[in-house]
Amino acid sequence: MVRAPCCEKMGLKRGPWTAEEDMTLVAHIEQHGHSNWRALPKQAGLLRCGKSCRLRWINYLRPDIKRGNFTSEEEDAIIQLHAMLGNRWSTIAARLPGRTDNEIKNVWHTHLKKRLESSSKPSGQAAPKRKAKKPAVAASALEGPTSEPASSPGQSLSISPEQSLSTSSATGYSMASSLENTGCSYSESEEFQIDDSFWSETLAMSVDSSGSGMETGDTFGADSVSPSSRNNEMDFWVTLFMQAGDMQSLSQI
DNA sequence: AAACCCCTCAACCGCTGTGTC
DNA sequence: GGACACAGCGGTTGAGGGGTT
Repeated sequence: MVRAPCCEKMGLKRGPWTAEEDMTLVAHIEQHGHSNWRALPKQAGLLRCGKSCRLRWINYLRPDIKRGNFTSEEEDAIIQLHAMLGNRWSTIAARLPGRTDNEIKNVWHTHLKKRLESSSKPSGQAAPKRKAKKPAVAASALEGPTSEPASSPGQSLSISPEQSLSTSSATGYSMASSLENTGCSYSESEEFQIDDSFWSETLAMSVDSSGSGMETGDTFGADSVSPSSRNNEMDFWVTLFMQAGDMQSLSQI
């Protein structure tokens, strides 16, 4: 199937968004919602493709976007979630309220990846120096709900203490180490090697833990996964690994 | 002060997944 | 079941700006 390229039509604007465009998009979405991204720019009178509008809204204009530097807590969470999930930025973003997948992806590639690489080197080289984050250009142009302080007091990581995701480790990758303790070996290639005892113990525990809301039969047996269950499935894996970490720590007592 | 280098991040591109007919 | 339309995701790019020489 040959797809029509995005913004194929001549005259569709590309590049950075202006404050006027932002306001038009926000006003239209607040009034009509965004049930149909493809039709939205036409309805709103924007010379943009729907894809561009969606990206702008998701990554920048959404009222619940948290702007500003990532806290060390958030960075640790990203590192640990990335160790578990890989480059599933949207899944990681879902666990960091107010943060977008694009933002997390950028932070990973610019800061966290380098930090991990440098910390993994035996010579113990210092992490690359970081410059102060420059102010967002368009954000300053659009004053309003999006220009929220970096760390709003009401917001917190969606990772609860019950999920045993330690954010106290400043060095990161504590989850990776806990995975190693449970029979999984974590390598740079992000491949988990899991022995049979791990699965038997962990799955047995998953069945026992009725509060987790996981249905192992659906997850492992179904050939097709419905869209609504995709997040649940990912939650399952996250919880599974976390429980595995808990299990190991319990066995050490 | 100017030139260059490097970093950041908004935005784009191409692909995949899902729903509908 | 196939074709199509659309939404969403992840990889990549490049402009802009700050830091360094």
